[in-house]
Amino acid sequence: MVRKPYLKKGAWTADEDQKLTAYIMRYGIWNWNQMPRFAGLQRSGKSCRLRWMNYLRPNIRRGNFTREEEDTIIHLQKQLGNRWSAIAARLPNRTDNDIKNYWNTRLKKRSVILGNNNSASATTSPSSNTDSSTLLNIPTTDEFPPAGYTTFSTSGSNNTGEVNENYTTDNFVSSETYWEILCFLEQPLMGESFDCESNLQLWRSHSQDYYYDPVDDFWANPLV
DNA sequence: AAACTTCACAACCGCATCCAC
DNA sequence: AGTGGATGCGGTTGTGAAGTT
Repeated sequence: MVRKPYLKKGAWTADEDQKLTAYIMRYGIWNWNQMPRFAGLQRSGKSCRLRWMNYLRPNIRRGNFTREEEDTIIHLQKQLGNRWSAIAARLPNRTDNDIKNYWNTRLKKRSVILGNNNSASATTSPSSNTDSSTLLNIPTTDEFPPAGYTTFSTSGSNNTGEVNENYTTDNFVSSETYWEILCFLEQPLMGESFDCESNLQLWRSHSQDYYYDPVDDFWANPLV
């Protein structure tokens, strides 16, 4: 009787990543089940494939989904259901696993809220667009600097439509915050207890959470 | 400071599909 | 047409980090 070789499970080490990447760079992908043995890895072919496809493969974009990408995911999920690979095919350099995770942890809840909102508004506006980007004209840092930026004032008194020459990221919120604000604005007003000032603080406190992901830069120049 | 909870994401598992024989 | 191996897909789980009490 032949004993099955021990197959490691769990998180990948940097050494394993390096071995798999080096092997594929040199010999390419020919047979996932055989490759681990030749690459000196005690992993199943399935595990290697997953690691490569979702993490090691060059040009993968990870994290920092833009609002456009979020909109696309929500729209396609409505259209196609949970066909993550089909959705990933429409989002360049995104993996199905990443999209699935992002949906399950963040977008699902929002989609429910939007779905409710849209179904409610559908009674008054049958032709309402399901694209969430049209629901609220709040600029986000994902689209900074925007084309033809028009001023947006949290005081609500200065939405002039004129081009603002002095815009900075201070005028923008992250896509995450955009959704927080959107969800907040979709809640009914609560009479006397409605606290305008504290919610204005929410808006202001998030106005500088723009950040940069060095991982994107790394994959822009893979293996340099 | 410690305990507890929530969140985000990497990875696993089982099933479906494809394809060569 | 049937079979078995390889691959792909989507649901789910495990775990570390971050946040809260």
